[in-house]
This record gives sequence, C-alpha cells and structure tokens, in this order.
Amino acid sequence: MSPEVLANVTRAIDELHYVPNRMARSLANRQTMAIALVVPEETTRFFGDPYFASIVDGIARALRPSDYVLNLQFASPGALSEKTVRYLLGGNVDGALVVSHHSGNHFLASLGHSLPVVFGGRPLHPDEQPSHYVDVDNVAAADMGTRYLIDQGRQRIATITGSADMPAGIDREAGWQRAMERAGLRTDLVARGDFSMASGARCMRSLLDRSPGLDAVFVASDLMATGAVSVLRERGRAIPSDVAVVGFDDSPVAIGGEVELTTVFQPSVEMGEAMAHMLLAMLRGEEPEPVQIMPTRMVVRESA
Amino acid sequence: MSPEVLANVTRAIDELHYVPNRMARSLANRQTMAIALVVPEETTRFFGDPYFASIVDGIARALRPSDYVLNLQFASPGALSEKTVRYLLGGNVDGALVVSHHSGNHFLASLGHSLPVVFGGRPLHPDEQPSHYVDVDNVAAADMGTRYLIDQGRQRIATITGSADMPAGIDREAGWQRAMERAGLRTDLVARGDFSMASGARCMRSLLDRSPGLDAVFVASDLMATGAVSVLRERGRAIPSDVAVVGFDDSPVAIGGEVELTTVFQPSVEMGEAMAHMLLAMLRGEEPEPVQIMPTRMVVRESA
DNA sequence: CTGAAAGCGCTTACAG
DNA sequence: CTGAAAGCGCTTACAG
Repeated sequence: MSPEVLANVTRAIDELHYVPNRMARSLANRQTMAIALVVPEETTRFFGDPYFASIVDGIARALRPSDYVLNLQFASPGALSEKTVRYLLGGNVDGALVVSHHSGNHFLASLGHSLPVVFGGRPLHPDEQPSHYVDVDNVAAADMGTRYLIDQGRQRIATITGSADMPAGIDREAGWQRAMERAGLRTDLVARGDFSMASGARCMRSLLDRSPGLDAVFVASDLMATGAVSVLRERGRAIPSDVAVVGFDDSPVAIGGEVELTTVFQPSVEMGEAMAHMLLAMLRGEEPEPVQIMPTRMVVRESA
Repeated sequence: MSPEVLANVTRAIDELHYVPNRMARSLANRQTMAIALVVPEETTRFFGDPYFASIVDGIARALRPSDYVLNLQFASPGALSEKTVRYLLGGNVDGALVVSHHSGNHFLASLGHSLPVVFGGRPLHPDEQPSHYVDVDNVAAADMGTRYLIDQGRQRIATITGSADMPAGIDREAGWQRAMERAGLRTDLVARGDFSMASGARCMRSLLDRSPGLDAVFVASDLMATGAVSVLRERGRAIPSDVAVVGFDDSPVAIGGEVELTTVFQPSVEMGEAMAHMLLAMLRGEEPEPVQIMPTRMVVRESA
C-alpha cells in the first residue's frame, strides 16, 4: 500500500467512525479484552471502606490506557454464585482482579489455576498455592505504628483489631503484639473489630470499660479509628494528651473527622495500580514477580 | 429427539461442564448480554457516598437473576473518555445505566438516542430529550423535611444544600425554600455544600458564624448532616434541643454517627433495582413508563 | 510481501 | 418439524 492509500483508508476510518466489533475480534482472537473485578464482599462494606475506593481507583487508572474493560462481579464473601463461576471460567474474561480483605474462599483461592488472577492482599493460606498478589507488610507496619506510641512514652496501649478471618486483621494484630512484647508491655488490651466504623466505637467503649486508664490505642484501620475517636471524646478523654490514637491506611477519613489522625500510610491507590499492572504483564505472557510488597510509613498528625 | 436422548444430552452437557461461548453467541445474536454501569463521578466521591453504594447494590441485586453482566465505566463528571464513548457506541453493551447526581454532560444526555439508557435521577435539562429515569420528588421530599422542623416550632431554620449543578441539589433547596416561604419564614440562611461530609462541616461553621441563634438546619444529605453534627457538638450546641437537624437519604451514616439522624428516607436500593428493571424491560423490547418516581418518608430519630 | 480463504462458536433463516 | 448451510465480523495461517 502506498502512503497515500494508507492515508485515505485512515481518513475513511475516521470519517465513518469505524469501530471494530469486539465480539468478532474476541471470537477470532480467543481474547476477550475484559478483566473481571471480583468483589467478594457485601456491597455495603465494599462501598463503606475507603480502602476499596482507592484500590479500585488505582485499578481503573492503570487500565484506562489499555484496551481492557472492567467487568464487575459482586459476590458474597463466602462463596461465588454459580453465575459468577460460570462467567469467570467460561472464557468471558482474560483475567481477574480480586479485591477483598477476606479469604477462606476455596474457589477463589484456586481460581489462579484456570485464569490469570491477581489478589489484593495475601491469601490466607499461602500453602494453598503460589498466587499473585500485591500487599504491604502488615506485621511490620503495625509494629511501626505501635512502636511510635511506645516511643512517645505510652504505657497502657490497647489495640482494636480488624476481622480475624482477614490477613490484614490477623497480621496487624500480630505486629502490635510483637512491638508490645519487645517493649516488655502487657498485651491484654485487645478488642476485636471488623474494620467498620461502628465496630471501632464499640471496641473503644469496651476497652475503656475494661481499662479506664489506658493511654493509647493502635487501631487497624482509620475507619475504626474514627469510631474510636468519637467515643473517646464522648467519654471526655482528650486526644492525644489523655489517649493517643494511631490508625491505619491514611485514607480520606483520616483527615475528614473531628481529629486529624496520626496513622500508618499504605499506598492503596498504587496497590490497585500495581495489581492491574501485574495482571496486564501476565496477559502479555510475561512472568512478573508474583508477590509485590509495597512500602508503608508513619503519617503524624494530631491524634498521637 | 426422544426423551431419553434429550436426557442423555442434558447429562453430557452437565458432565462436560459445557458453557456456551458468549462471544460467538453475541456475534450471531447481535446481543452482548452486557450492561454498562456508567459512573460520571470522581472515584473518591462515588465511593464516599453511601447513596451510590445503595444504588449499585440495588442494580446488582436486580441483575443477578438475569443473564446480563455489568461493565464498569468510570468517567469524569465533565466528559466521557474517548475509550468509553467508543465502547458504549461500538455495540459492546446492550444498554447503559448512568448513576450520578451530576449532569450537564452533553454526550450522556443524548446517549439515549443511540442506546437504551436509564438514568438515576432526572437529567438536568428535561427539555433536552425524553429520557428514562428513576428518581424521587426531591422538591416535595425536602419540603416535607423542612415542614417537619417548622411543625416542631423551629423559627430560624437554615439549609445546607447539595451541589448547584445536580438536580438533587437544586430541587432539595427549592423544597426547603417552598416550605419556608409558605410558613412565612426567612430564607436567607443558605450554605452551599457539595454532598460531602467535609462540606457539611464547613457549611455548618459558616451558618453558625452568620447566625449563632439558628435553631434548626435542613441538610440535603446524611453525609453532610454528619459533618454538620460534629461541628454543632464542637461548638457546644445540644442536638436537638438547641439545634435540630434533619438529613436526607436515610443511608447507613444516619445511624452510624454520634447522633442518630432524623432524616428524609429515599429508597436508594429500590431505586437501583427499578433502574435495572426498567432497562431490562427496554431490552426485552417493551416500552416501560419512562419516568418512575419513588416515594419518600420521614424517619424520626434523635436529631430532630 | 500480498490477498483470498478458512475458521473462531454460535444462531437463524431456509430448504427438505 | 428437522437438519444442513449460511452468516455474524473479525484474525490468521497459508497459498500465490
């Protein structure tokens, strides 16, 4: 083809608004150019947690320049619907991104056998299979947040944990415990939350009842920390002088509430981007590092 | 085919886990069995507002029993990306659901010409074209919420509005104004928010500065009302005795905060379901009522 | 290197 | 009513 012919054709394509038929292309190609975004969480929780917002934001951002399209698959935490399973396994998508703190879902855990999959957060049973995921070192990060309180001279440091069936919940509690033990402090002030604001408030009340003299609390998410802060104020505790609070995430709620939170930052948006890039690499046939651990850091504001 | 043969084939289908290829079917069919969920909002705002959570929850719920799949299309409020436009117009979806308070987006407004589309909330320019949408009567609902305060004997009633470029923002302000004028009350205490919690706090501060003696405030969303409540408490105002607060939505934040909100309920989940059902009907070739207005009601709790 | 043909896996209109 | 053929709109392997 001569350059002029090419130019003519190109112009015709533009003028006629020609758009290749995706279905026909997929059929011939054996590629769907679609990626499933699997959300094994209650819609309420998914939308209520700014962590997910950032992750999805990062994913959407990373996928924008690509030709891939995102297919939303809501599912309950426990099991995927038959429809979703059929969809994922029926060759309707080229890969899947699973965003959830949760785990213990057998099908999801083994989904990587049938399809390129990247998880947000480490799977709960690492032995189950070598999967691809993006995460932070939650143990080390929680250790850092707790140590920050210890270094301020706090003595009676409680923790409000996340859910016990989520790696992020388990690991952040372990990090708190490690820091406390290393400092020779008591590790009895533990209240189990579920990452929701309401659970943060409930846990704070119970901790205050059990130990009115506590002088600090490490909370496994900013959303829970917000709930804890409002209870502390309700009970007349000054923050941080009476009780110091360290949160986790550095999500928008950290600065939107009554007291600006000192917190452990995790790069949620970048984690979403990293998930998408890892999957994109897999789809290109590359073999990216299966595990990507992102850095965390302390962000000091008012609450501690 | 004899019944036995049929049974054998059916069994074979089950055993071999046969799943019809969606792409091939779409190509032959001229149907994609996909619906676009267009979100012309910043991701942060989308995820931060429980209203959207409920809408999407309702949509997902209504679509679950169907064979349709949801394709997420994030877009900026102002304009859709070329990729999204190509996608929507390129025959990749059978219809679209647009969830946003926003409007003023020309392309979106005329999207209904090329594709079955249902909007969440009335389009800003109703003259532009007769489109399909699900909404509540925001004027009447805000009138009701304001009247509730008036009936309690409140005299100095302010309002915190939503964004001025969203029908929900405009109409709820109009409803407040109508109720106030009918009662012969002054309509000068208006602060313009943007549906975010932070804007609710900011507006409350400015209202209190302008009129320390105000005794009630009608707020166009529960999220903003939450921000307003924390400022009122910060300034030492008792709720509802000093200042009564009425919110809007009856979303989860209405009962998750420091004070349980009295609010105007709108059936967000059902609105999402209604949007999906309307679109499904259109896709079946039916001609559903193009406008569906859902009922609202007062929910009385602590704040007023 | 170019261009016509076969094939992707379905559905549907049509001949028998 | 049944069954074989054509066609959906692309890509790709292959003959020229």
